[in-house]
Amino acid sequence: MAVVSVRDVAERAGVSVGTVSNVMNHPEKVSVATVARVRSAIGDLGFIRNDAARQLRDGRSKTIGLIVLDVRNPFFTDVARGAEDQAAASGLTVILGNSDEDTGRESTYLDLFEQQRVHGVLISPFGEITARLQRLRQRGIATVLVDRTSDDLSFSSVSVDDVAGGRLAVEHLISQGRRRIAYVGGPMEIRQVADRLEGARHAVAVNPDVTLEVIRIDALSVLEGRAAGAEILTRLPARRPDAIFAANDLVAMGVLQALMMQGHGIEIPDQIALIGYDDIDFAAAAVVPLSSIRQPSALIGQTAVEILLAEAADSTIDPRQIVFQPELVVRASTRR
Amino acid sequence: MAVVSVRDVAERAGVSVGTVSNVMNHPEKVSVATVARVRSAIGDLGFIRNDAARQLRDGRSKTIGLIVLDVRNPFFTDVARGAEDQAAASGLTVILGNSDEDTGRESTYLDLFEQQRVHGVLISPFGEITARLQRLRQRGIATVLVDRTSDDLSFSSVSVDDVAGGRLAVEHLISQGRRRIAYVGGPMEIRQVADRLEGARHAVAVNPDVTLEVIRIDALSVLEGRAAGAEILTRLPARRPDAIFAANDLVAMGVLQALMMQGHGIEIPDQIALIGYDDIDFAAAAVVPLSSIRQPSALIGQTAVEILLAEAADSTIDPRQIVFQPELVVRASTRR
DNA sequence: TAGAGCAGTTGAATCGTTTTAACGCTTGGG
DNA sequence: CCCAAGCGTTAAAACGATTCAACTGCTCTA
Repeated sequence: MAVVSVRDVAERAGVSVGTVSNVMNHPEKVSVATVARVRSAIGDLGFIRNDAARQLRDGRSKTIGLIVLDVRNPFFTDVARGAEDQAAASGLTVILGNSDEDTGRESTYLDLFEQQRVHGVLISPFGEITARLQRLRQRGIATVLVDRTSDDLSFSSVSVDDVAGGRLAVEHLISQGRRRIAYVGGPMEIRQVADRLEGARHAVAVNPDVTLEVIRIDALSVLEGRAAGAEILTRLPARRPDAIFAANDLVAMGVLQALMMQGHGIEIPDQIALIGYDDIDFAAAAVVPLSSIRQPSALIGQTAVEILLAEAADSTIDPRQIVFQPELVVRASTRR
Repeated sequence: MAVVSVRDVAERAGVSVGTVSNVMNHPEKVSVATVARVRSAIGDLGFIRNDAARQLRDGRSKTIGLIVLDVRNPFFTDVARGAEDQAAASGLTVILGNSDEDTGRESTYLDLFEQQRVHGVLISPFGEITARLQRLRQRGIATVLVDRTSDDLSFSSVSVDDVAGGRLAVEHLISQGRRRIAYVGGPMEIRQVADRLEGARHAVAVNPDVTLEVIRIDALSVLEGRAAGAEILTRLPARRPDAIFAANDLVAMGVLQALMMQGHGIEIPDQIALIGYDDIDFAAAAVVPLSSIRQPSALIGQTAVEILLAEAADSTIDPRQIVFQPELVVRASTRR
């Protein structure tokens, strides 16, 4: 069982361990001949440096912890992807924790990250944890809030304006001549769900002849969306909405499937227009390509990492609150 | 910047550092009074132990590395979930690497895992890397192959019989009275794609009046599936297959969408039956619920971790090759 | 009452890397 | 000719948790 350390490399190359370390981390300080000799010793022995020892010395790891509310939501995996790319540019890795909207799990991940002395933490917070985060910061671990503006302005945050997104969606439906609009979403405890509805209300408020109905569901899933769609189908045609705004694309896909069930013959968008939220990859590939509200998800992840690294390097830096604007993407499901 | 170490805890509790360590790792060796005193000191100071130091001493980390071919494929995320659950039961964490069927990325992750001195490696291998894995093992890092039987029988492996799965799918279609079957899949370099086709051929071989056509696509995606479906639509009805076996559910979803496009009026399953592979969550929620071949994905991950841990604990143990059998799931898309 | 046995505790050594102060040597300027 | 500066290198001191042999007080037994 050959376990190779810098000591072995040093011996074989006939130098000291410090020099081996310098070859790996500051090659400009070492003569070219020595570099070559050490490098070949490394190759011969198949030396791979021990991260644990490195981190121990360093005080912090080369890892960023990211805690999201739901890994199943493509929005968050896209955020994660953006964060990973940006982190990789600085030689860092991202580890992903899924809180599943559970305070216990969230706390467990924070413990884990603290044990690992991560370089920094990105979190889409669920519970009331500013106190916990403040302690983290005292310990020298930078923190940036993701997809949530902070109540405590001493934390940096990167988020998207969901109220604006809701308004955007409904203004679009109204501009297409729709008058009886239904919002399908829930549970209202999820801030995004509530904010998007609020935005929808803003849009309706300035158009007296437009009505907004709220169809509540229990989760943002395809199945819940289908149930909502099925309920609409049971109504007399005159009582059906002429446009539906779904709280996210998964819900919209469900509604779409229900409405298009063979034998009902509801035409989309002719009889009912449909718009979703998030613009996940699948939206464009749906039976009827889905209009949606796009969030710059990867950019959110990237930006969050940028800010995090800046704060990790210099803790005296001022916190920043960044709010991105969502964007309307029009496809066949709302285009007459 | 309060950085708390076991030294600080020891001082506050009035004991030695060794005792603090024992309280955390072998509390039965310490008197109850001392345990209580140390525990409260830990709480007061908010001590969280440094994983790096722990690992350095230990020689290996409490992490298992998992390398998959494609994180976008729900099959692999399910495998990962199974692995995570099983690992958690032993206090271990899983970190996920995505090789994206790229030798370079695969190798980079192996380096990373070796740097981290992971407890073990689970890998769905892409390139020819048995030599690399053998070195890993020499270094004392156990390895188990996932979703692939090993050429080298000295490695344990956990896989599913894809040939049997292909046969199962096509036998089902034949039993439903189908005679002109099309297999939609590709690229053939992916072993699973080729194996499933081979299984399909077996099923057809014993039924002289059944024909099997192969429609090749460039990737296992929804879009490629739609393209294949669109091609079928351009044919004269008499030249269309009466059943389609898609290499995976994403492809099947695409085919489904293309065939059901409004205005064509192809009835599924009446005119064309359709079966997929993997039984992803979305299959049951499709416009026409999709028949599929289910693989025990979470179980694969669980089993792989079990074997891995056994080998990590005792390297003299005999390697095991485990092959699971897939299962037919019949839904509306093939039921007349 | 000496000695064994035991539970509880200690302190030093250890893991592998990085960093820093110090070293010897050469070179160029004054 | 001396000194300062620079270069390449080294040895030793960290980092923080764990372990293990050694040690302390005890009690129990012969």
